Amino acid sequence: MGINPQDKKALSDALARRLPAYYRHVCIMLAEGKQTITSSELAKKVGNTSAQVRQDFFTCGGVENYHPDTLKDWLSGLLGIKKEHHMVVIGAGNLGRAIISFKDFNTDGFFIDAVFDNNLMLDGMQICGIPILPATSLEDYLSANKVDIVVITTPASVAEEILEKSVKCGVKGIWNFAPVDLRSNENIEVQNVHLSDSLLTLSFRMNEKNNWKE
Amino acid sequence: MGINPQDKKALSDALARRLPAYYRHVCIMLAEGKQTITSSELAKKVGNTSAQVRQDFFTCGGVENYHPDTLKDWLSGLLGIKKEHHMVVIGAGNLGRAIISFKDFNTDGFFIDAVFDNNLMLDGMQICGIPILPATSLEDYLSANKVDIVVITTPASVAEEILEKSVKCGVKGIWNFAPVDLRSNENIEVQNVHLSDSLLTLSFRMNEKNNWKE
DNA sequence: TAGATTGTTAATCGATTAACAATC
DNA sequence: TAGATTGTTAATCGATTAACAATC
Repeated sequence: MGINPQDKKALSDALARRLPAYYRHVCIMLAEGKQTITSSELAKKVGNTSAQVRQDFFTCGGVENYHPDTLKDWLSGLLGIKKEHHMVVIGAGNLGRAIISFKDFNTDGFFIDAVFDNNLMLDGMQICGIPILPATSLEDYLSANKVDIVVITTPASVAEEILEKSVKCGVKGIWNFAPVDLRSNENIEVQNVHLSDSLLTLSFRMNEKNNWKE
Repeated sequence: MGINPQDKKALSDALARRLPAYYRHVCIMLAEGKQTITSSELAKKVGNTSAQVRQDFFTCGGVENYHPDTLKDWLSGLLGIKKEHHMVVIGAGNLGRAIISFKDFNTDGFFIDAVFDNNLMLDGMQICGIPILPATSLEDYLSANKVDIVVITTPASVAEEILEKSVKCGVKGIWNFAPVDLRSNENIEVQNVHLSDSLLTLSFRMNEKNNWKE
């Protein structure tokens, strides 16, 4: 049982995106007091088929049983959220503030410890109780404190530089909102979130549907 | 040339997500004054292969030539951004504010005309020059004004209700940031953006990589 | 012209779906 | 026990990659 260490092939992106949805719905059903969950129930929630749920779970090594607690625990392990993650946010703009204010992260063990901004007027201030530090002190901070994930909400121009500093200081993950495609490498995992791309994808689908009607 | 109207099969999600990235990089290269773009150059930018770029373009009906202007124009048409899109944001919280402050949207013809919030204290105020209106007036507003896209930044509990009102009033797209999986249907296209899912996917990849090293 | 690049078909690869014996 | 559900293998389907003649 469990992922075979020899088998070094990463699981597919499609699956890596479905796992959080499984986890989210299992948590909801657990909170609702459900005693058991079937593959078809879960499939219905996330919008796929029971066969895919079972195949996904099989691919991930299999789970003991389908009790909500067991499922939640097993998915937590897969998602790596049995340990705490410490994060810093780069950029104290609107998006940075929005991310800091997402209280939900804490329940899954994600903690934001500091915010960095190059506007020195903000130095010493706080956002939701998180201190704002000068951008120039980032490297010192990363060297002195254990930071697992760096969240980039800066303009595109400085994103690559922040990535490099992060790697140098042993950070293992980047959650990037700047409109550049940063790449994962052997030292660090990158998750790019391109909000405007997402809006364009929506527009594309709306347009596609509209064209069919003609 | 062009998508055959008879061929009613939607293009794949993978492709629908790559198109905005092609567009983004073409715009950048155009701004940089590049005179021509090859499939391998573009592939390198977006992180795939030249064969895939050519196959994608072929699947989308093909483009006349690879001049940056031609490519940008052609991709604009595909993405449906040759026409303006009028949007309203539901929820004047931090995320709502962040989205309103993204000036970049405007350049692609996306305009935010109003923000709705159920906190009556905010009624009559503005965010970046956009008026805040009471949530109760949403349906009236949607009936009286042409709104193409509704952006949901509310708690999960009210998202479904907003979707239904939007459909009823002829809105064609939903950009949903609430942590519920809203579904597209024949009347409306939904794009779900689950930020915490995205963070969990990052955590999953970090964990996966870490396990291999053991 | 020669070299590079595209458009398009065919081959391969991987993900999803189907099937069904084993288990609950 | 009978009915439903799972775990797992096999079949199918679709997306990516390769190949190469036609074009730039």
